[in-house]
Amino acid sequence: MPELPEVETTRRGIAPHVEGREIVEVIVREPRLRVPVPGDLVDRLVGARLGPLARRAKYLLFPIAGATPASLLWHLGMSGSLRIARLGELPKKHDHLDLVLDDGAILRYHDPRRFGFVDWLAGDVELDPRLARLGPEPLSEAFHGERLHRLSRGRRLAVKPFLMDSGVVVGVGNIYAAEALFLAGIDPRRAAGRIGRERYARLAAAVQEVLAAAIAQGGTTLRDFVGGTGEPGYFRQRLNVYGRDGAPCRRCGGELRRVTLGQRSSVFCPRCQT
DNA sequence: CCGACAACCTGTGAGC
DNA sequence: TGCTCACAGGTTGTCG
Repeated sequence: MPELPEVETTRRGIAPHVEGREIVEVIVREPRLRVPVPGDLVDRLVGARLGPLARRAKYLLFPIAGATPASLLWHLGMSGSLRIARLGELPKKHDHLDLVLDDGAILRYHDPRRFGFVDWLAGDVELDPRLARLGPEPLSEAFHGERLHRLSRGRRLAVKPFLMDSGVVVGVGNIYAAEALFLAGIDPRRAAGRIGRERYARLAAAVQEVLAAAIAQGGTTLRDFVGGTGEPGYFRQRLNVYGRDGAPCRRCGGELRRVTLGQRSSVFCPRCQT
């Protein structure tokens, strides 16, 4: 259920424990993830050393130290989480995979819905088809209102699913799309092509603001998300609209409403968002 | 190319 | 306590 802030929180939490470490054992308890765990993954990983942990969109990238470039590509799907466990800590239900490190720490993957996956990625990361067509990082200079304006011309799609399109900008999922549209005062049902430059500038700024704030709070824990150190995120109490359907708007006091857009539930304030 | 929709899978909370 | 239904943080593929 991780969106960008939760993946980034995970990266920051586990990085100090995995970087520079050698993998001494790999335990696969359940290989049936969204992409089945490759049969040769264990052999490839045992004895490998991990480089600096990176993130692209909602993917975590674990570079494998060595002459030929290779990485572990890890996606947490809807319900996945990675955390550091101590040697001897018993796995719980849905703890599908362990990387045992040379200092005794364990990188443990938990994922009830199994929408996430781990895959071996040989060669240049940016050439992988899963990453090649991704839009810019929302917190980079390449993301701005002008891009949203340009890509949306002629589109009748509602602005919320437009904003969640990974070719437009990465990392903005259902929670933060709803929150950014609230901050920008834009109705999530509005056709993307019928929003002007000025409002898109505000929307881009709102996306950056909400993502940065969520990262600072360690992400949003709705149910079971925990960062790499096992701590929940504290952004939930700052949510203005997500999950608050029927509750009063924090800005105008009016009743928040829920609609479905692009098969995702979308809460907004009919008075503040036009 | 665009947009709508189904699918992948398990858990939880609401309502009866 | 138990059943059934709707719904949940993401992504990919198909179809018109």
